[in-house]
Amino acid sequence: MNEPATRDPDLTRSRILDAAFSLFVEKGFADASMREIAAGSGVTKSLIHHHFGSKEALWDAAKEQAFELYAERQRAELEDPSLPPRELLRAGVENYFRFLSEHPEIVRLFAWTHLEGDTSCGQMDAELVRLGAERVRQGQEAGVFRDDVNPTHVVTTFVIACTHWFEARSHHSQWPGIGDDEAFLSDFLKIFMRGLEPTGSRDPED
Amino acid sequence: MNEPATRDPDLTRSRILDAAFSLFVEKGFADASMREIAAGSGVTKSLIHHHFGSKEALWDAAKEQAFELYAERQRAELEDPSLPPRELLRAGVENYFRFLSEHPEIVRLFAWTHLEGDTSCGQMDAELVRLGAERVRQGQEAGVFRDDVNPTHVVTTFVIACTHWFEARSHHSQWPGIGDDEAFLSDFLKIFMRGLEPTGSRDPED
DNA sequence: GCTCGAATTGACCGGCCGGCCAGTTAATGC
DNA sequence: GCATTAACTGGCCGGCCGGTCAATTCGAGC
Repeated sequence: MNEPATRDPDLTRSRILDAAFSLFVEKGFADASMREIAAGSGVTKSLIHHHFGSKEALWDAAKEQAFELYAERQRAELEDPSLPPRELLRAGVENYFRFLSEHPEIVRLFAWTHLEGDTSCGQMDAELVRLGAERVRQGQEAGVFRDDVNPTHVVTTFVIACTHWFEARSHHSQWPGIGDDEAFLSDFLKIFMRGLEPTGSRDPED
Repeated sequence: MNEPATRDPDLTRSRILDAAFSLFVEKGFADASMREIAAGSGVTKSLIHHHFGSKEALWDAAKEQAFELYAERQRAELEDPSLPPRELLRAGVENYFRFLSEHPEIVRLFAWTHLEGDTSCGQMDAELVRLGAERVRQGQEAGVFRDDVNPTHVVTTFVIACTHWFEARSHHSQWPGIGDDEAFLSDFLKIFMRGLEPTGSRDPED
């Protein structure tokens, strides 16, 4: 098989990290036990302590790895160079929505860290948000977005809507008349994109 | 003091329920212990089992009580009779936002139940959402809201945005340029209300 | 005033928890 | 080939976990 001859500390480390991540994400920090993680990674409990020191340190390491993967992927999707602002924003929303849809473990990771009051995740994607907000601001200057809203709040609005859509799926999936992922995304985009159109042609109210 | 003469099972029950709720909401089901709850309610651990049977049953009872309080309050705020649809919706968003702001324990309760995959909360407020969606539909018929979006998705959009704003506060509070509660609510309402205006006067795109 | 059931207590159970430690095994550098 | 270091193991520790149980204390109905 693909078994390493005898020892491979790096592989061992990553096996532990993977098993730990999926268990922590599934059951939460308190309810996941070192014994389960050991069993899940085919390794002794003592060895986990050897590599990571403590349960907390292991959780931190698992979070950090997941965050890095997340930030890397999101950064890659932001690179899109020369689309006009509206299409860029629409694509950003769709990309983020689909990313979460394909990575439920990231959604749960965020949920756990929010309950913990963890701040490392906020620092991690602050740069991404800054970049997105900057693009919105450019759109405002170009006159394609209304300029009476904080660009960061524009990004925040779609990020929290998409995130919570998946986080609270078990909750609102039971609401009468609610549609599937694509139907909601479509309706959300309609409201969101229209809501950002510049002031002027319609009655000013806000 | 206000100590009951000697025994008062109802009061005891509610004391246990209150202590359990705040501990569960703070630390989560797995990390809150019956011993802590006993200490927090000034009661023996055995007595909790006498009244509730098990830790799971206690958690269920605590959730149910909180849900009832939540649904009752939200129902009361929906009663507003005769406002025009736009003002009604705007008031609904503001009320919900402020309610969450004043009840962080409800926000955490939702977060825990979402991670558990709990479905009882969705059933609980399904009727509220149905009522809200019905009002939106009436606004669509009256021509004050665009009619090419699912009314339930309109309600869902503002509910999940408000909920996640508070749920993920520790996360996005670190984002550069982000404002406080009122600033975000104001910007969100601008985008949301404008996004719902009827089609026609502007370029149709979606 | 007695009785019967519910409220309440404290001691106790087996089991799992995270962590530690002494010992063994394998790779690495000389 | 031999010493040194790191990877890795199994067993053990004290402590906390949820739950049980027999024993008490009280209150309500007769």
